[in-house]
Amino acid sequence: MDDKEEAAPRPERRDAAENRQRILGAALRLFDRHGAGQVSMNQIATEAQIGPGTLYRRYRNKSELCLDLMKDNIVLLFDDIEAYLETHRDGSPSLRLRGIVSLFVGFREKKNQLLAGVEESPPANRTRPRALSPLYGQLHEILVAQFEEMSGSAQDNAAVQANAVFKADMLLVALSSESYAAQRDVRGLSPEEIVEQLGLTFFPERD
Amino acid sequence: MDDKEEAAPRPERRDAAENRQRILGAALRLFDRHGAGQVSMNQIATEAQIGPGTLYRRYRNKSELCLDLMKDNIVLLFDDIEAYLETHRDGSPSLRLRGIVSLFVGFREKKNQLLAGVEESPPANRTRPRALSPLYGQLHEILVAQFEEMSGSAQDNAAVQANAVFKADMLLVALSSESYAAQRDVRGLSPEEIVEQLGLTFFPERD
DNA sequence: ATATTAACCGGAGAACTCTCCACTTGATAT
DNA sequence: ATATCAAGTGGAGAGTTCTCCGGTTAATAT
Repeated sequence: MDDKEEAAPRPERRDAAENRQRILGAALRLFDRHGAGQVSMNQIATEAQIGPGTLYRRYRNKSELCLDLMKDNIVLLFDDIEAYLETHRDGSPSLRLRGIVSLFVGFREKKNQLLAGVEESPPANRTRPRALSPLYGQLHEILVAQFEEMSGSAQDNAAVQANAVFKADMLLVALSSESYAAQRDVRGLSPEEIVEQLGLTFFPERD
Repeated sequence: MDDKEEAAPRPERRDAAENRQRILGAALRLFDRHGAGQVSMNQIATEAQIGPGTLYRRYRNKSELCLDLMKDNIVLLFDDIEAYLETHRDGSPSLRLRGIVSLFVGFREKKNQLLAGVEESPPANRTRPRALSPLYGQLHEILVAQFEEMSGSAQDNAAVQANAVFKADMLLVALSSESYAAQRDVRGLSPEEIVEQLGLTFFPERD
């Protein structure tokens, strides 16, 4: 997971690296100007002055491009989460869950455009159900651990584990762009209110 | 909502009505053979022997077409739900919620293809966040009522109402095609297990 | 019967996503 | 230096969604 540059079998050809920069730059510029949702792969290719084929060689779709654009911020998010878990290791699981959710909502508020870009993807190509996408997959593990701990001492019970997995899944769909945007735009909730409601719904236990 | 034929200001031109039948027939045939997700509007138009423009004149997108194809079944679903609510009017709200969810899951299992077709829709055209689509909108109302009743006597409390709305929203995203399919295909849960888990997650109160 | 006209039809075409593949080029070995 | 060849490039093109609009036609009024 930590192979960024150098030490790889075939580092990357110079022209390829240059194109990658061009793509990233163009995408950033266009996303910034028109919003991630409105920008097409075509536009990005044109702006980067490369052919569509070249763009698709590197990023199978806009999702992957957006993900690459956020990579650093995602790492930061998980650092924050781990720090929070460390700090509150003696707190209740629901306290920790609230913290995680709050951190994620903060992240979403910053990178909403790109996050939505990551999640949107033509129904056909959907390789894996995004529950397994890197970001959500990693988050899922963390959430499951909290839910399991919340179930008291019977953590090795299969039913308890299954329910923890399920709850984590549900919390993640609740945090998906689609659902989150609906709460903001249709229901008119503030980020803080959303965090509050999620807590009431998924881990109402008192601290 | 109950204007099917006759009594409308402009009934519908004869040729238009004929085309509608052709479209419905073609769609049904193709969906049945290749699955709703794989069939394009183009194919439907070709199969129905009409131009693409004619197809789009009637149905803005595949969503609407699928919805029209399910209209009757949706009415039946709500009839079932109302009957269930009537029968169990003295039961606990969580019992009723379980019943509703179970009924809906049964519906989904039958009409999964079409339901997915209704929900999938290109990100751009998304008129309203599907939380307001007829099917989900109506379901939402019913769910809210149950959640409110579940909160005991303080049903006029604004916070209680807000939370009921939120929980209903969350339950509905949990029942969306995307989430449901993931539980079935990725997690390998049976419909019954999904109903069970939804109960544990969203209304764990004992009956 | 005839005229009127709103509804309807169909196909061209703009935009897109994504694939394929003939061609080019940079990195490596000799 | 030169040959080699995988990696990289770009654009044609297949297949979609959806819009526009000139021409057509069925229902209604006269």
